Amino acid sequence: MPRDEQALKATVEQSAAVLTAAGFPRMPARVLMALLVAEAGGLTASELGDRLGVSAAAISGAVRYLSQIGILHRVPQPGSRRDRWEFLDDAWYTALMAKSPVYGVIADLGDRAADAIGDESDIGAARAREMARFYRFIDARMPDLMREWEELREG
Amino acid sequence: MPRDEQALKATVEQSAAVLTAAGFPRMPARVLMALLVAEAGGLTASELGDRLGVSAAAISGAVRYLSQIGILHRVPQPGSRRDRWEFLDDAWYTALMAKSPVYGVIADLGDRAADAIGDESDIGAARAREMARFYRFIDARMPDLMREWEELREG
DNA sequence: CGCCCGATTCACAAATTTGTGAATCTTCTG
DNA sequence: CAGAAGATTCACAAATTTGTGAATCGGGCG
Repeated sequence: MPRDEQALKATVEQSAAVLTAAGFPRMPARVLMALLVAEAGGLTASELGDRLGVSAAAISGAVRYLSQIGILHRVPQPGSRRDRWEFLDDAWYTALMAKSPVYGVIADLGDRAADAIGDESDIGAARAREMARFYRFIDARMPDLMREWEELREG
Repeated sequence: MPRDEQALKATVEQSAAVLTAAGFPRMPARVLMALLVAEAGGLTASELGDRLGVSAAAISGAVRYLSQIGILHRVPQPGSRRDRWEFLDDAWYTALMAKSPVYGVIADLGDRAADAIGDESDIGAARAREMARFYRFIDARMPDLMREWEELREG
């Protein structure tokens, strides 16, 4: 079956839209999905700009964002400033799911709210404590989940 | 220890800000956290408006959103149209984490992208398939995780 | 039945986000 | 070391998002 560029482009955009709906910034999402389906060796900034129909400036901002959060990395091309951008292959979804410290942060805020209420018998305090416990639980289990995935993937 | 309204309010806002950073709409996030720490029986719309310092219209939109995604429910007050809003107590974080069909959707899009590429030996197709597998894995494990939490919580 | 209080909706204004073009900077090539 | 191609940055413009005020709707009470 031949490569269906049109369907591929549509799917890239739809996937990016899902990420965007989940709070992911728009342009980084589009770049991310474009690179996901890219051929070996990644793409250059200008190739990305062409495929997505956006300016070089937009690409620059997006790849900076993505490399900061550890999803991409730049692959310098010897003897050229046309660097290519690539996935940190198996790292990106784990980064997306687990590396974020956000669960721990929310847990701490839950405890802080309960402290501010002061009375542990207060239902609000109880809910806040439970929120804290829940997110600590998630925070703790996430690494296990990722390990399980690794095993599944390799085995 | 007495209730520290000021610290509580600050924590509510900070927690809402974290949710917002994770892509959750701003006003619903604030309402959500305000109700989390509220006393038994929930709050009325106007109480919410007062505590958050926003208009009735903003509250109306936020509670509509939250009840649509199944985090709140309205508790009609017999003989009054001043309904109260409450948590669906233990359901809210599971709703936040698991009930969303988003993992399945992303998985499907990954497969569709691989199909559009057509050649399974293509590295882009391989990555798309792996994305699909990963999110299906998450989708499948999430209910288990929630069950584990329930047991931990009760036991 | 008619008044009143509160919730909801809608059009608009404010604020934030997003992407562009032009200028600037960097580094490879001759 | 000068020229050039590409990347990056910055100020601004367009587009979205967010929340308000005013008008509307609707149920409860006299």
